[in-house]
Amino acid sequence: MAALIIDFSADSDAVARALIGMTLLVGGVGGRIVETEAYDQLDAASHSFSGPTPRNAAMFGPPGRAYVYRSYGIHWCLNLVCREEGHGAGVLIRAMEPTAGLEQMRALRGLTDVRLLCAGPGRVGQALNVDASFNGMRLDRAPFKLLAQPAANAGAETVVVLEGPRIGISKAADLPWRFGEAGSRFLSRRF
DNA sequence: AGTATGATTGCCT
DNA sequence: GGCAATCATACTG
Repeated sequence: MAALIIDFSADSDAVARALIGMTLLVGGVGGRIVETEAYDQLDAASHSFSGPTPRNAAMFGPPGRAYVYRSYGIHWCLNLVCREEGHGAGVLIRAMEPTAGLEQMRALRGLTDVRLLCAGPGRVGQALNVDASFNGMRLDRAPFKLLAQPAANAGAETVVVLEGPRIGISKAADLPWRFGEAGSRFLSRRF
């Protein structure tokens, strides 16, 4: 059984940074992760800040699993749980460079522009067909797949990671826990 | 039981 | 740039 290529027991900001450039597939559909955000229980902006609730239970579960929540009553957002069980940390997948299952993503998103398929957390959820049924699922088993390199390998060029303040939060807004690939055209916003 | 609030997106001016 | 869409969760009474 292949182990995950990332140690999810590390701090969420370290995991969020390490995930940039790695490939995430859900049911064979996905691409390179180009933008993430870290959250932690000791972080006023995190869903886990006020302790466990039915919604955020997955964040307090074992690391290396998915935490999926409904955003603004409309979108599904995908997080990867970090730290140890009971801690309440995770990484939000904010944007990806589509590399696999482009046509399915186009169909689910209802548009053709590759640049807009996964440029934002709600868009990632829709493009990868993620919903509440994925909450708490292990990342080392189907339908999830985490790879060190793109399926259609383009070479081992170094990934330059930018950091900045997180988007759309009101508390702890100064913390530089948003990470992204320098020069990527698939970010939800520029850094 | 009623109300306020988003880790967002897309369409409008 | 402004704002509506839409609903589970959290908070108030």
